[in-house]
Amino acid sequence: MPRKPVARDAVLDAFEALLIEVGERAATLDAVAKRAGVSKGGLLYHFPNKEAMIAALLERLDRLAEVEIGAMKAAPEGASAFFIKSSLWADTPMDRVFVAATRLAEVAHEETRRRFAGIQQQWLDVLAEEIGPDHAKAVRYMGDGLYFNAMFESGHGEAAAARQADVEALLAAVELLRKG
Amino acid sequence: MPRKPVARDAVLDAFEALLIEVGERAATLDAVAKRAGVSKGGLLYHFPNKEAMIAALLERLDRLAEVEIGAMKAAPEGASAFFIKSSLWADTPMDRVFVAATRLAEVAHEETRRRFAGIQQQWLDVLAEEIGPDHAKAVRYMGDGLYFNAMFESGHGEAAAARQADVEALLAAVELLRKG
DNA sequence: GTCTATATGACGATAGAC
DNA sequence: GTCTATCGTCATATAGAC
Repeated sequence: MPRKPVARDAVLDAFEALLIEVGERAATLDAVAKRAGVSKGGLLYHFPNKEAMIAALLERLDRLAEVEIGAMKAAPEGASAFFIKSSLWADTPMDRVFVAATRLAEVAHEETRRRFAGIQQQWLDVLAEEIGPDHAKAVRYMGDGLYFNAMFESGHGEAAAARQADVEALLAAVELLRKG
Repeated sequence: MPRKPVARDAVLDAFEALLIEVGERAATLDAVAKRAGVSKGGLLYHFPNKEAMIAALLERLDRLAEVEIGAMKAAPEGASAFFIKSSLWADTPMDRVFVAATRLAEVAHEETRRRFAGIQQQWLDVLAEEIGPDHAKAVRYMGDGLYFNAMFESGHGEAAAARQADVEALLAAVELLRKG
């Protein structure tokens, strides 16, 4: 039974947090090391280069996305409602990797984009099962829009909370689509 | 009557194009100067520093956004349908500044974010006049989601064109909301 | 107005001590 | 495993010639 590399995870957490809070450009090796409480050399022992750190983050994304898809399929309120609600920033582990990875995708990182496309396709498939392919697109873009806007908020706490009212409006719209 | 500074506009066009095509990180002063066909020194004559270049881009954004709001209000198919359609990448001057500015907002540029919030609020107001405040949010997020996804595509030509089918689905959803 | 040359500072990464 | 020291590269910006 291999034990968890604690320091390695701490570094990855720091990288994730910096991507979320200050963006890709400021998430430098120096900054990550400092936040994780290690030296730059110490960081580079765990990850030989920055690409390796990104790869580890994308693996975390895939792992959590799988869990999320499962939860969406099993959601008692239905996949669409679950999807809309989960598009709100809630500071869950999944939310954190997702937004962190988004910061990388912004910067023209092809591999990250590929992973995203894959995950989004899975979501779309589950939505389509519930409300059909066309309305699934409407729901999908609503959720994406919600995420998109949350991404551009600095703190990710106060402002995102204010979007709660928006979620109610979106859920009502989804209900209309389901009946239509 | 002051004449247009042609070289200055060429530099700004180059900056905009690089932001769209290769992202914020690669839109360096060197790259902009090269693309605009001037030296770095020549560029810095027109814009004393990078912030000045960004400020000029944001002014262009505000100017074109004003035009867009007007077109949206006057649209014969209705504001909502116009909004959804215009959320597709069409390589118009407005699309170009908007996406270019988005690249800056991603990188935690506060001033850019403020401008965005202002423009989006105006759009939301116009939408609300047509279909009410709640459905306006649904439409708004659908459009944002569309834009968000288009932004992450490299070429901005082929893949964005493939989203045309999605627009049809969204327009149908908007119709349902309008009646609901 | 537009250029070349250069100062200054970060970033990613390597080498090697402990 | 984690550190310090350092190198090469590239970015923004300045100085000053033409």
